[in-house]
Amino acid sequence: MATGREIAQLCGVSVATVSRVFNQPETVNEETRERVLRVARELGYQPNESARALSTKQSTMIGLVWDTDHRRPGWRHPYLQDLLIGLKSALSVHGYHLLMLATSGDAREVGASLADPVGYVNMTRRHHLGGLVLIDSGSDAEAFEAFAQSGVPCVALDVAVDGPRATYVTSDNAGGARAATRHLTGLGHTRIATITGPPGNQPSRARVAGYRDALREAGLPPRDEYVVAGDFYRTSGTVAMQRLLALNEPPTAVFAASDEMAVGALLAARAAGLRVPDDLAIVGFDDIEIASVVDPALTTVAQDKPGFGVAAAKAIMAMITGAGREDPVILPTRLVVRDSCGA
Amino acid sequence: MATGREIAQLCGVSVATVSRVFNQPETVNEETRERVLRVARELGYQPNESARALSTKQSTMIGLVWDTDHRRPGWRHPYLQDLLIGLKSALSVHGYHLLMLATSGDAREVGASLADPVGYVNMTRRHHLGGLVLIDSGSDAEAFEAFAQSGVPCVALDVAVDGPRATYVTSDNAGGARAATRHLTGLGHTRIATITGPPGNQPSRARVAGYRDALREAGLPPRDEYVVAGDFYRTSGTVAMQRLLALNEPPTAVFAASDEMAVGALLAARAAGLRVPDDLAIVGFDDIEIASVVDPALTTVAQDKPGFGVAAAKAIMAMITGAGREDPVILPTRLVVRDSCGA
DNA sequence: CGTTTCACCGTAAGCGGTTACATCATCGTA
DNA sequence: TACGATGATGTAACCGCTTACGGTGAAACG
Repeated sequence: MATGREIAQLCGVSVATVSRVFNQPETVNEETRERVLRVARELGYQPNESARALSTKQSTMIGLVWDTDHRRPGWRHPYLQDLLIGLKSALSVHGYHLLMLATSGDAREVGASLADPVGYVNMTRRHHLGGLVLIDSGSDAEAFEAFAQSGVPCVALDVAVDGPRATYVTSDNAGGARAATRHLTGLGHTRIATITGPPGNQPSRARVAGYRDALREAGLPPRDEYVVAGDFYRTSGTVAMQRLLALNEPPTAVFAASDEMAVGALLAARAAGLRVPDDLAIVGFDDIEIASVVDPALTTVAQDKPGFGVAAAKAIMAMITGAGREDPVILPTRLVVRDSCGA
Repeated sequence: MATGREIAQLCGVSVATVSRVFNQPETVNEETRERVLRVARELGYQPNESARALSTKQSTMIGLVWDTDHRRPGWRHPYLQDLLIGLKSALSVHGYHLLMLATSGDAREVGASLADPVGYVNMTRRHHLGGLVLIDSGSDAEAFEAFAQSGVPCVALDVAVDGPRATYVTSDNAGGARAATRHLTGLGHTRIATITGPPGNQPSRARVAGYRDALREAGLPPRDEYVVAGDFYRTSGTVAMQRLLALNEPPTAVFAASDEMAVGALLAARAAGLRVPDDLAIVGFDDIEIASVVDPALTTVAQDKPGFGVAAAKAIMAMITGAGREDPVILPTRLVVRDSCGA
């Protein structure tokens, strides 16, 4: 590994000049600059990031806080890969890398879990991270708030947070739910139910609100028995659907707040001898991969999955350089019409 | 941020002693050790990882090389999330973190892509990474070989590599394929076809070999027209299936080398008016999520997805500490019988 | 011709740890 | 009593880079 010192010696300049060539090129004479650059190239010079970080007190890494909630072992993020693709590519534009923070192995007192953000914030300081990206892993929003209040730049995904240098990005959940429900009312349905996410979940609440909006628009009275809670999981969709089908006046259409639950509902409907979409119309949310392979293919509200990552990266970078707080980002959604509503 | 020096002053010892408390605790007197520890805790001391890395020439991070091959924009890893879960948790046991390396933004000459591993290896040196984990992203194995030869400890997933400090982990692809095909012969099928992955792909070749083994065991003659190549994508499965159905003597059973292609084949069969499993039996490979939601649910060969990550982490750590080369890891597979074979 | 300005560059002090080596007291032993 | 062994700690160099500050020479100015 060639060092700056070696380059300096070979070029007959000081290490300071070498450093300046890379950090403030305009302050060094063009001739010597090119000489340094050439030698650096020949030597395959790679600046030592540790030394640089030590000196400047900041690294070119941002941390990813992604804890699978241990209270829900089977939890999977619906579209982690797309999110990471967006995040990674947007960060790379600025020369930043993504550090997937690990909870300390011997979780004695470090206790780095989402429920106790201290460990993560400590890691942030240790590594001089530029900021944190917080992925909603189904746990409570309180932990997110603690992150946001810690002072480190952070952007949360799908959880509204507020803090001195914190912001969040989320989909237009209400709008998406409205579009989904409108699609149903537009098809003539009047008995439209919804299967929601966990009560505390913010996107879930927004989706319920959008659902209610669309009913109101269509002049349909809200019915409490048509709103049943799930947890985004597939089986909860099945259970919810069974409950709905047991009603005196079962719905003819269902808006599920996740594709997983929509599939669960579809299974329940099929088990009950109902044909989809003829006897029951179903709309989902997310547009994950399975939406297009189930039979019938699921009509659903698509989220801009890589867009989450890109927006998060932009927000983080803006907070790092700008040092201020950023406005939340609301990503547009898009209704994808397939076969589960008979449209 | 408290530093070691502050602790030293408060404790009336030197910074060397503070450092020793954390790195060679046994060499420092118990009394002073506890004093240092207590003060460190009170001050919320977090060691500066940049300084430590600069001094020791090694960080507590290992790099993840995961490039979505740009020649295949839509490419997705079939089970990235599970893999990451395993990787992350296994690394955290050793106090290591995962750095998702980004290709340099201005890809002038740095050219950090899988096709040109130089950029990644440079990043490895810059950050003093302990090693690299290479995720197969569908690109050619040559690039992997270049990584393996670079001298940095690295473990490849699903690509057999050889190098001074390189190894790999993969599934028992042949065994899995054998089990899948045996399942088919066991059900009485004699006309069994296979849809393979890309010709150059190693797991794909092993699966073909396993398929052939099982045919031989059952005394069935191999038929070239029953082996048609796909690319692991869904649509290639559809195309391949159409080709198979056009044969004079179409197969009554198909082993697809990926679940995605199995689904594609299923779609083609359905479009051709065939009933699955009655007219055609299908087995897949991977056991990804969609396998259980398609209709009929897919019988498939399950891979130990988190196991990939865990094994990779173990191998990397072994190479970091042991400094030698490690044996490749072959993960067991498991046949998951569902409904697509009528078993 | 003296003085100011400015572009360019070197000097050196950090940044916060790690560790080889020296120091020193203590203790067992010849 | 002298001496080597041992355990505990301090000293100081070093890791490679950044940057405030000062110095130099040439050009511009009065």
